[in-house]
Amino acid sequence: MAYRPTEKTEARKAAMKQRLLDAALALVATGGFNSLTIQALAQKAGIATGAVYKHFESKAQLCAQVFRLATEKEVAAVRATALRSGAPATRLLNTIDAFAARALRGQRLAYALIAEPVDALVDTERLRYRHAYAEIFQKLVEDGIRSGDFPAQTPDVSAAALVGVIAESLVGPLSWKIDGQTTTEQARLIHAIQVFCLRAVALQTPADLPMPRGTRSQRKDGHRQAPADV
Amino acid sequence: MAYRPTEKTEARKAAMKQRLLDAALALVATGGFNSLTIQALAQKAGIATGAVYKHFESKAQLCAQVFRLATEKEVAAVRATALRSGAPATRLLNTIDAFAARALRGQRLAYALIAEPVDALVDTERLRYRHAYAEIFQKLVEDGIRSGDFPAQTPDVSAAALVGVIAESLVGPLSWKIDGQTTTEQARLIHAIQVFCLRAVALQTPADLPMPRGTRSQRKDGHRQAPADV
Amino acid sequence: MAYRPTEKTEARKAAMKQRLLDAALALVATGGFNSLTIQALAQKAGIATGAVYKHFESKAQLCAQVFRLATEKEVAAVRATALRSGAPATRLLNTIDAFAARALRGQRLAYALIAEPVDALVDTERLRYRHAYAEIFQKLVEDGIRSGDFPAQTPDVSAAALVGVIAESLVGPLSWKIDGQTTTEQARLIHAIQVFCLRAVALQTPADLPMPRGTRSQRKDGHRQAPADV
Amino acid sequence: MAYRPTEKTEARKAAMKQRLLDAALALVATGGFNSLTIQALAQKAGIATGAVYKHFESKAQLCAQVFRLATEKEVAAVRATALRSGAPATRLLNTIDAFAARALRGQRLAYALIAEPVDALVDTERLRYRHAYAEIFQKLVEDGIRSGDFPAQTPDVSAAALVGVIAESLVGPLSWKIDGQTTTEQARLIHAIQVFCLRAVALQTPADLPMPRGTRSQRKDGHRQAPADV
DNA sequence: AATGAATGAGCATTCATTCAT
DNA sequence: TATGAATGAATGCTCATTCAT
Repeated sequence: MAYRPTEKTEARKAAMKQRLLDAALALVATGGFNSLTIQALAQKAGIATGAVYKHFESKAQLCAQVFRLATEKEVAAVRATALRSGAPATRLLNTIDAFAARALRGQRLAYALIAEPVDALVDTERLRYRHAYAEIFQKLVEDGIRSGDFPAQTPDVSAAALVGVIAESLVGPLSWKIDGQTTTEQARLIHAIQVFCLRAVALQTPADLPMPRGTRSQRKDGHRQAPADV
Repeated sequence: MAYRPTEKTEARKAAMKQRLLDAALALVATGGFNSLTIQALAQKAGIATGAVYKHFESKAQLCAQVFRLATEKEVAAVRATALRSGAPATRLLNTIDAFAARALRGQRLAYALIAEPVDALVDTERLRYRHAYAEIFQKLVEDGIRSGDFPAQTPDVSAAALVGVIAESLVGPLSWKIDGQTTTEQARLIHAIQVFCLRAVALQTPADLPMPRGTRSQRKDGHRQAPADV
Repeated sequence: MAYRPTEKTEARKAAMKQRLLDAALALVATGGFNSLTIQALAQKAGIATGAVYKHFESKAQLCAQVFRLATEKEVAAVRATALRSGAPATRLLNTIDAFAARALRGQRLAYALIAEPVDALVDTERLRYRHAYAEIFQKLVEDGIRSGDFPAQTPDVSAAALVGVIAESLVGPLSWKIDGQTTTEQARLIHAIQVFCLRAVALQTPADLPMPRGTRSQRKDGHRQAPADV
Repeated sequence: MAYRPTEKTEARKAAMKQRLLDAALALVATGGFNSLTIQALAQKAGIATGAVYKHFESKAQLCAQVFRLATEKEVAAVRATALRSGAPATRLLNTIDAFAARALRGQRLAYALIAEPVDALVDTERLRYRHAYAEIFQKLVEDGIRSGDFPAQTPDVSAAALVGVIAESLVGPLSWKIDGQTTTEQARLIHAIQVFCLRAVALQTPADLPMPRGTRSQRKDGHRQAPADV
């Protein structure tokens, strides 16, 4: 009788692929994509190096799938939160909360995904670099608060946020088509960023805005709730 | 008689180190950190490979210093702008402008510094990942504008900005000490981020804010809206 | 009761072996022996990789049998032509015709059989090498025609033919026992080759030879000269 | 004082390259191009694997250079012989002699160059294949001699020569442009081959042709001279 | 008997680092 | 001191062969 690939076989194959992806994810979370080598992966999964290629066509493809795996679940969860009905402001607050909660778990992996570690020393420098920018903005924000131009806020968070806004807007997907952009288009982009930042930092908060305080009642798990006053 | 390094010798050595750093920077700007090899660097600087090790203990150290060099100039320039006198809001606008202008020049370098490319496929995934988040927020912002809860704004820029705010605040230097953070501290951080975002996106702009012109007009389609001139 | 292979089983096995050989042949014809892998073969034949080893002891043995299969059909066809009755000269002409017709169909396979490609660059060199020899002989032949020592002929074909005569005679099966050959025997071989070549190239064609028409007319430029019809 | 690459260094580098080429040639002569691996080569030459790449850009390039090296000297020597003054027939004989003498030395290498060994078993088959064709022609030639249609000659040599003529003409450099050939062009080629073969095999030798006998006096080394009669 | 997943040695190639000159 | 050839471990990937199912 001819051999028939049983469901069991299929299932085992899928299980092995999952095991490989998990092992790969663990490696990336620990040491970044640089430490994800085929032999290390095979060893961690307890199989031969060649067997890896039964599941992934190439290392590049493996990396991409690892990235996507790590990513997809997060995005889906955040999206689900964003789509729940409610006032836009409330939804925004909840979405940020969901995003943040997930990112804070698995710090190291999030970092590997957002900013690939090249090398421990360079990582240190990268942090220093971002921090240097943050300090500039922190000083600015503090000046504004002191002079009464800006409302009360947490200056270090605002500063980091400003750095994030600008970096993401400029090197993120939005501006990836930048080669083809005219100077006018670039100017428009910068202008929009400026407006965003200025509003975030400089507007006086009116009393009727649904500030995070109101978010609490909607959540089940209860944790990670912020105090009203900053 | 004992040998003492003369000033001339010292100066020459410093000059060579600078030359090496410049060459390294050029390599990174062209092909990312992956293309920075000791032999390529030595050749570009016109010295022997072995001589590189007279100036840097290891490649890791070299990378770190290259990163710092690339970074320091940028930060210094931006800081100078930030410190110029004026109203805080104006200073903020100018600072963002300076930051953006420098980042847009030398795209490649900026990208290498903020998120080192690992592999073309992973890069694609990374963009997809960021874009997926951005889309979530864009939908939210558009909903808010349509319902009248949020003021007119450029939804795609706001969305990217929100992603940047959160990512930077959570995986950036601010939260690097997170291991030692209590749950309360984390909650406080998230709360501050929420406030920042909500203000940027949801507040109605009062007439007296020193906004760039053209931001306030009513738009239906919700897309990229630019001021007449910046 | 003991198991005895039935005729049906035997026949099925033989059929499968044939199918494997055909599939292997197709692979070789398409991409040379390099592209004949057990895995690819099994897939093309629609069986499991392991099953291949029920029919062939090793890959080497498989290759040998593939070669023989490819070869045997060709040889048989040519032999049939050669054995048909008629004047020897006519038979020779017909045999060459049959040989050539088969070789020109299926170029790729013929090449794989006669000179397996190792690598594109080496292939180029191999052609250059053969061409270098051919050029030497072409010059010689042209000189002979010009001086009237040699009859009219197609110099480039004669040249290639001379290279073929010598190469085949010396590295072909004839001389494979060469290790045991005495100097005298070698000398005899070379002498016979010389006679063969000289006759082909230098003799004036008498009128009564059953040559294909059009060969005898005088040409000045010495290049590719064709009969009106073959 | 600055380091200057001395002539000695240069010479050593050239010497090492030569040593590598020699080692590579030895490997190819022993086991064909398949047995020429970078690590085997490095080991044979007594250097590290990486060092090979100081002399050759890639393995493909190395193979090509090995091939050319093996080849160039041979061709040059043969060409020199061909260009010496004399009657064309005499020159042809001498050239064949030179060619043959060189090919018979270094049998194994010559075989590797002309027909790359894929595998020992396939090699055996290849010989069998060529021999099968040779047998066909040998029968033909013998028939012709017996019937008086063909003059006296060495049938096995003639047969091998005929195989060589056809194979070389059809898969050699001459017909490499075959893809673009019209049927007419192919017919012309076949016709030319037929003429060549028929003349070589079927013509009655006139008494005044300078047969190899007369070649002997011109040669210094004296060996490899053939008897007049076959 | 048939299957095809698994094996693991082997390959070409790169590059941080060392050290004789 | 400067040099750059040499090192050799490491990497991604292939494939003949085996063997539990």
